[in-house]
Amino acid sequence: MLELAVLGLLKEQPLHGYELKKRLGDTLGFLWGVSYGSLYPALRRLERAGAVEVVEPGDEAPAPPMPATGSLSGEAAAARVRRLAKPGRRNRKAYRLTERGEQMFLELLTGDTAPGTDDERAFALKLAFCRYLPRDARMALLEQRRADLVARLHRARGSRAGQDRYALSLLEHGRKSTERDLEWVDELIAAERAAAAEASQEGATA
Amino acid sequence: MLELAVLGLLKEQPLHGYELKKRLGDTLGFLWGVSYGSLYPALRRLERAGAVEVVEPGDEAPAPPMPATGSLSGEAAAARVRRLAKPGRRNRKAYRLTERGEQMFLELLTGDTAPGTDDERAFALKLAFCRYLPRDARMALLEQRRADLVARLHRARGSRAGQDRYALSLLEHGRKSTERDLEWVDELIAAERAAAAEASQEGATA
DNA sequence: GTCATCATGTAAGCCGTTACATGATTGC
DNA sequence: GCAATCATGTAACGGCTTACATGATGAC
Repeated sequence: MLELAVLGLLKEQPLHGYELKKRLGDTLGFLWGVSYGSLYPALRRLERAGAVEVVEPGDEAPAPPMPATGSLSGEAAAARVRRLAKPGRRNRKAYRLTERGEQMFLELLTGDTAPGTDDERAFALKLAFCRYLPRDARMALLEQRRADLVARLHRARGSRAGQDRYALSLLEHGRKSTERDLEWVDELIAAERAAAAEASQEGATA
Repeated sequence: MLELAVLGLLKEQPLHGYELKKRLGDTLGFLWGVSYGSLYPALRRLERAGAVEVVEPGDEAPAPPMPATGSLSGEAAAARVRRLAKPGRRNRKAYRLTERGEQMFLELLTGDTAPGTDDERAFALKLAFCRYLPRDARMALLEQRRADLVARLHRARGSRAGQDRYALSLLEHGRKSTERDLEWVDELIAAERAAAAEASQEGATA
C-alpha cells in the first residue's frame, strides 16, 4: 500500500523522500501517516525494482514524454519547481517514476488488495488515485467495493454480539455506517455511468 | 489489541483456543479476524505473564470467587458448559482469566492505545467491553474518543487533497463519516450522563 | 557558532499474517 | 478404516513502528 501511495504521488511530479513524507501526512494524511523507517526502504525497494529512478537536480523540468500538460494549478506548481530546483541541497535525492513504475502503479491500483491490509484504507487510497484509471477499471473498482460492502452488511445481520447496551449500539452504528458507505459508492457508480453515457454520446455526435 | 480481545472473552467464561478464534471471528468478527498463528502465541504470552491459566476439564464449573451470578442467558450458557465439559477431548486446553489477568484487562481497556494501532478498531473493541468499566472510566473513554474525532475534523478542514472529483468526494465522505461518528459518541455520552444522574438520584433517595 | 530545520538512513522490535505439520474425535 | 472436523502448534515472513545515528543548510 505504501508503494501505491508513493508511486501515485510521484506520478504527479518528482519528489524526494522528505517531501514525500510530508505529502503522505498532509494531502493523504486522512489516510495515512508514514515514518521514515518505512518510507526510505520503500523507495529503495522501488528503485531496485526499476519503478523509480533518481533524478539529478535541474534534470526534472524537461519531463521527457509529457509536453507540459499544465495540470496542477500553475501558480503553486511554479513555486514548487522553484523550491525543488533550488541548488545547494546536495544530499537530496528526488525520485521520478519510470515507465516500469507507471505500469506497476496501474497493477497495484487495479489488482487485488494484498491480504492483511485494511480494506477501508486500501479502497480510499485507490479511489484517491483512480482518476488515472480507464473508465472500465474504475467501474470495476467501485463495483468490487460495492460487493464487499454488501457482503459485510449481510454478515452484520447474522451476528449477535453480546446483549449489552454498548455492544448493541456499536453493532448498530457499524451497520448504519456501512449502509451509508454503500449509498456513497452507489452515487459514485451512478456518476460514473452518467459520465460514460455522456462520453459515448459525444463520440457518436462527433 | 489481540490480548484485550482475548482477555475480554475469557472474562465471560473459560474457553480454549479454537473456540476463542471462532468467537473472535463471530461475535467480534465485524472488528476482527485472527489466525491461529497469532492466537496461540498470544495465549502462551498471556499464560507466561500470569494473566490466564489452564483449567482442567471439569474444573471450570465451581468458579472460585463468583457465586454463580447467572449472567449470560442460562439456556445457552448451560449448553455451552455441557459442550465444554464433555470428556474425551484430551488435548484441549481451556484458559481461565486469573486475578492478574483481570487487572491487565482493565489496564488495557483504560490505558492509551498502543501507537501504530488502528484507532477505529481500538475504540470499537474497547467499547465492546466497556460494560466492565466503572462509570467514570467509561466516560473518560468516550470523552477521549470525542476529542480524537474533533481533532480529526479539524485536520480534515485544513487539507486540500488534489482537486479531482474522486479525491474531493473521498474527503467529503470522510468528513461526513467523522461528523456522524461524533454525533454517535455524543449520544453515548448523553446516555451515560443520564444513567449517572439516575443512579445518583436513587442513591440520594435510598 | 549554534540552533532549527531539512534530509537520509539503519536497527530492533512488534504484531500480525500464511503455510505447514501434527494429531485426536466423531460419524459413517 | 476413512474423511471431516476439532484442536494445537511452529516457521518464515511482511510491513510498519520507534529510536537512534548522521550530516548539510540557512538564519541569526
